[in-house]
Parts: sequence; C-alpha cells; structure tokens
Amino acid sequence: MEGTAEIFGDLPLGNQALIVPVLVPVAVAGPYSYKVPQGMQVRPGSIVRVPLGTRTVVGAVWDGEPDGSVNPKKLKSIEHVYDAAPLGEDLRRFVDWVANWTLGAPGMVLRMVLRSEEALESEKQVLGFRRISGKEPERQTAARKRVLELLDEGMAWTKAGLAGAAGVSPSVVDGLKEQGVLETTFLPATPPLPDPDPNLPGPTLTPMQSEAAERLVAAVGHGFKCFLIDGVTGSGKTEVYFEALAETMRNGQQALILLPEIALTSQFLERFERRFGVRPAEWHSQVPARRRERTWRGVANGEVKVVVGARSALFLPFCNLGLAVVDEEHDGAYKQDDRVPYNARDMAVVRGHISGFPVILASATPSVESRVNAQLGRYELVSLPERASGAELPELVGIDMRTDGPERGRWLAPTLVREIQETLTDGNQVLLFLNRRGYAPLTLCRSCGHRFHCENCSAWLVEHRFKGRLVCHHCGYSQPIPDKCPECSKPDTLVACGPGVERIGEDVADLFPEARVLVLSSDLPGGNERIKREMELIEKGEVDIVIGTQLVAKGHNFPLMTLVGVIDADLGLANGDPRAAEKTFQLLAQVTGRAGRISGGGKGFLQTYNPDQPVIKALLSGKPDNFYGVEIESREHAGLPPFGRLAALIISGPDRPTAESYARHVVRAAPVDSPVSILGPAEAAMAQVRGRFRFRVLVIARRGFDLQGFLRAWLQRVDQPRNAVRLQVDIDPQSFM
DNA sequence: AGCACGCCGACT
DNA sequence: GTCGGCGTGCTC
Repeated sequence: MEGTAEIFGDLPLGNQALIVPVLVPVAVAGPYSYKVPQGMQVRPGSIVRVPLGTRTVVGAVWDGEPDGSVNPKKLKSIEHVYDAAPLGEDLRRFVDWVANWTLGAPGMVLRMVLRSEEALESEKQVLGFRRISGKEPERQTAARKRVLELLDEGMAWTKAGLAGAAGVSPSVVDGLKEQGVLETTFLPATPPLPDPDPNLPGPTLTPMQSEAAERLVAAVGHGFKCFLIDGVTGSGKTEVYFEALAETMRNGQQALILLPEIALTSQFLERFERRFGVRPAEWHSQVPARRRERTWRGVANGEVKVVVGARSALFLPFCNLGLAVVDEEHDGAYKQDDRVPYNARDMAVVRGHISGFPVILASATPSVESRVNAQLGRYELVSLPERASGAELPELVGIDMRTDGPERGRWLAPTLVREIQETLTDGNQVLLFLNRRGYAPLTLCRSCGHRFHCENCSAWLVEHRFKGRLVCHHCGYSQPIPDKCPECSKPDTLVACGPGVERIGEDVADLFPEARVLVLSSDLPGGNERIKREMELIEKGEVDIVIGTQLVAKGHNFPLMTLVGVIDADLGLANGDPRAAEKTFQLLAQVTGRAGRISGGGKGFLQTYNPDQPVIKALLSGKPDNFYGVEIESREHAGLPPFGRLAALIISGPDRPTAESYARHVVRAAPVDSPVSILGPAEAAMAQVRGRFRFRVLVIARRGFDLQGFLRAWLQRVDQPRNAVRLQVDIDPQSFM
C-alpha cells in the first residue's frame, strides 16, 4: 500500500486525527489539508468530496505531507470517498508536471481530469424484469402474450425496453408483475463494449510502410520513446501507426489517439472500424455526457481499450496506457489558450515520458519544433516520402507574377488559365485556392483616396459582394456598401482592390463560361450543412472548378481533382508572425497535396510575386528544410524570477529570423526531455493578458536591441497586479522591433 | 433606500 | 474557479 493516509484497522491513533493533502479545483498554489474521519480509507489518488468555503467540491488526495502551517482549527473533514479507482501515481505526477510547466495551479489541471462528477460513482444499476418460469397470468391477453413471448427467450428487460419491443404500454408489464408472473432483478451494468480486435488482417503494406511499422511495433512495451512520422499526404501514416496500435492491444495495454478537430473523427472512426472490427471510444465536447461518463469509467477500470479524441482526452485517467498517437501534430488546435494553457501534443510526449510508453507524432507537414527535436535525436524520425498507392506526388510549378502575370484586373496567370483549360478538357477537376474570404480586401475612393477601415480595430474592411456589405475580418463589424464616398461624397468613385474568392469566381466565370463553378468559404449562408453538401457534390464530380479558402485544405478527398492553383502564394508571409513561413508551408503543402491524390499525375501552380522566397523554394523542391537557417545574431538569457520552467518570448527583428532558428534555440535552452512550444510575441503578450505573468524569459533579438532596457520595462508591466497589467500590455509585435 | 456592477481577497 | 463583502453610482 502506498501513501501516508491509511487507517490501520483499530490501531489507536490517540487524539490526533489523520490529516492528508487534498488537491482541490481552485487556483491555489498547492493542495489543502483535510481531516480523514474515523473509519474512512483514503490513499494518494483517492477521489474525494470536500467542503471548500461555502460549497463542496471534488478533489483528490495528493502526495506529500500535509501543510503543517495551517491553523488546525481551520481544518475540515473529507465528506466522501468516491467509488472510482484512485488516480495512479503517474497521472498525479503528470498533473503536477503540467501545472508546473504551464505556470498554472495544479488544482486547475486536476479539474481537467475530474471533468464529470457523475462518472465518479459507479453506474446506477437498472431495474429489470424476468419471467418466473411456469407462472401464467390469470387472464391471458394479446398484449400480455407478446410480452411473455419476448421474456421466454430468457433475457431480462427494462420496463421501457420490454414495453417498447412488445408494442404495449408499460402498465402491461406492471400488471404482470402484480400477478406474480414477473420478478424484478438488477440488470448487469451496461454490457461492456466489444474490444477492437488487433488480430484482424490489416491491409497489405508497401515495403516502406512495413519497415516503418516494424520500427514502431518494436518500441511498444519498451518504455518511453517519441517518434515523428513525416509522411506525405497519401503515404498511409494511419495504416502504419495502426500496427503499433494493434501491438499495444496485443500487449493488453490501452491506446490513445488524439485528433486536432472533431470534424475529422467520424471518418477516422470508420477507418478504425474497418481495421479493428469495432469503433473505438470517442472523447470530445460533442459526445453526450452519458457516453462520456461511461468512457471515463471504462478508461479508469481498463474496460475501454482505445480512445480517439480531442486534446482533452489526454487527461483521461487511463489505468494502463501503452501508446499515444498525436495525428496532424502540427495543428494549432492542440493548443488550449484559456484556463490552463497547454499544447496537447507536447503534453502527450510528457505523459509518455512519465508513464513510460511510446508516443507517435504524425504529420505530412511536421511543425518546426518537432523537426528540430527529431534532428537533435530526441524524437526518432520515420519518413514516408511516397504515396502508398504508387501515385506520383503532384508536380509543382511557380508562376512569377511580375513577368508572367495576367493583364490588369485579372487574377489568373495565362499559364494557369491554359492548364485549367486542359484539365477541364480531360474531364478532371480544378481547385483554385485563395485564403481570403469575400470579394476584395480593400475598398478605396478613386477621387480622394479614402480607405474603408473598421471603426473598432482599424483593419481594412473586406467587401463581400454576395452579402452587399463591408466586413471586418478581425472583429466582425460590418456595414452596407455605400454608394458614395463618405469622405468626399462623390458618387461612383469606390474601387475594389485585390482579390478574394468571390472575385476569383467572377474571373473564372468570364474565362470558362461553360464550367460548373463553386465558390466555397466559411461565411456563405447555409452553414456547415451546406458546406458538407457541396463537398459531396465535388466528390461526385458535379463541379468542375472549385474556388476556396483554407476550408478546402482538409477533410474530404476529391478523386477527380488533378490541378491545384494557388492564387497568392505570398499571402500570409507579410505579417509579423514568426511562424508565418511555417504556416504557409503547411497550408500550401496540404492544398497542393490534393492534386492527383488518388489518380496520380496531378499538378500544382503557385502564383507568387517573389519566387526566391525560401518558403516558395521549399514548396517547389519538396524540401521543407530549405526555408530554415537565417542566423540569429544575438541571444541572451534573462534569468529573472526563479520559476520552474522556461517560456519563450520571442522578438523578431526586421530581418525576420525564421521559425526554425527560434525553435533550435528554444529547444536547446529547454530542460532536458521537455518539449518546448514556441510563443510569438503576440502570443506571449496574450498569455500575460490572460493572467499568466510570471515567466522565465528567453529573448531572441537582433544585434543592437536594448535587451536589458526592454526586459526591465517588460517585467515592470508584468509584475503588476492583474488589472493594472491588462491596461498596459502592448500586444502589437511591431512595437517590440 | 435599494440594487446592479466591478473589484478583490479567501478558500484548508 | 467561485463566492461573499464592499464601494460606487444610478434609479421602474
């Protein structure tokens, strides 16, 4: 038995009541102390209900000695110990680790583990009805007969279930009970779900896939190790890690698969079912509470073998977790910004490290920090550079818009127009990608130069011609499109500058009047339903040219799509985001990867004003490493307040050091075996605004930057009480330069 | 006076 | 995270 809090039978304890630390779900630094009433059995990990202030809360008995400095008169007693299995030692260490890492309160992290109080008591037993053999009702009726026929099969039924199945009212069942023909019984708790079968025959893997799968399989059951699967779209990453999953199940251990968004889960569940025979347990906010409770309990007692879920699934109380997979590991949806801010990808690695099991990160476009971790040898790289079907990856071509661009007022370069024509003639589909909603990003007055911008946030208003409004994409403000300039009042002087998807649609309709064109963006009326329907239309080949925003980057597969044209490949590179290059690479690799995914032989065209940009070169060559490597000119540590971990505040100079350089330094500076996330200046400032003020800071700045002065000023703002800071923090990254 | 609202500290 | 206490300022 572990722990300090055991009551040993009738051993005399004198007058000294037993006191234990209990972690409560409030934002305080550590556990509180509670008395254990006579006869109550608790140990570290026990889930308990305790009084706290005016309410009662659910907490967990924690490790270590109770805080001796509190006034013993203040101590209250534990009210109740829940029936649920105590949280394991490794989970408790994980909670503490995450709290330390996020600078959050351990109680707040525990709260993520103990999400549904209902799950903590064992499932309520259900009253069932069974036939007492041989007994017949005094008077037989048609309804009674139907009920008894069902019961003669030997099963016990619930009243509602039985009445429903027999097509009679529940009172018929009551009547039979009254007559002593039926007896009541407790039904067994909900029958356990069938386990996934790891021994069903899997698909035939290519030699490259098999080799990758073998490496993963060999690691199962042998402690912590982190893999990064870097596999192009269509390379069969999923099939490969499914083999590791199968091995984990054969080992009798549980497995967790994290997906970035719940929209992807239903397809994934089907895939899982095809491979392992049944669906895995599902965990995300849209799963009904009842099912979540069952999953929580099942995970804790070992009945549930595999969970597929969103980031919050990482905090489930697995009793025997043997593998975690983080699919699409580069995806920003793994970051939680509110409450406890964490990145589930990194915390999955930590959980694997603490509990001693392998973790697999998978992506077609791995994040910079994961690549760096692989280069440093912390993660083992598993490359799948070929499509499993044997289809060739799309051939990518850059179009220099300065020399080969379209005439004024047009947006598609002649080369791209020719390719579209050919593709349509062959009966294939075209995707034109532009990550900008609306008709035009800027409206100005030809006469006086007035530019429309948002009253609240000073961003330009984007014209939405379908809606007939000017919309702020920042804050949602919108106004009708006026017919004259608000500044100089002259009519008919307003001009739209630059393209959005709606405008490309106009261009395409002119150039290809015969083609069936569909413009897809998230703001169109009809919502998700409509988007789903339209995706299906595309899949069926009922659309020739799709014009879309990033919405078309993931999800459905389009078998007939062989050409992808990126209208503005430079979009998104111009802002101050240190991750701009990385994000652009990921997005464009994903979008162009759709070309010829099934049939092979696809083509992609990138319209750009700067073909020499590292990102564009990287995309064209298929080698993401090419856009790394701008040198950091100076780097300093500011070892200011002594907190437990490192957060990175990154300042990018006008020379824009690229993200990998940041990552390299940040990762090197990190505690051994700790994953590191990169925070841009805006993110770091946001974190302050949200109330996390205490950082150890790593600053990367260009030469000549007054680091000491900056830090003094920054820390002064940071160390203020919460509301003072809120007013003073400047989150504009430009101001740091 | 009575109440809504925001700020702030306490919670074992 | 949540509650209660307290000060401010407004009022069917």
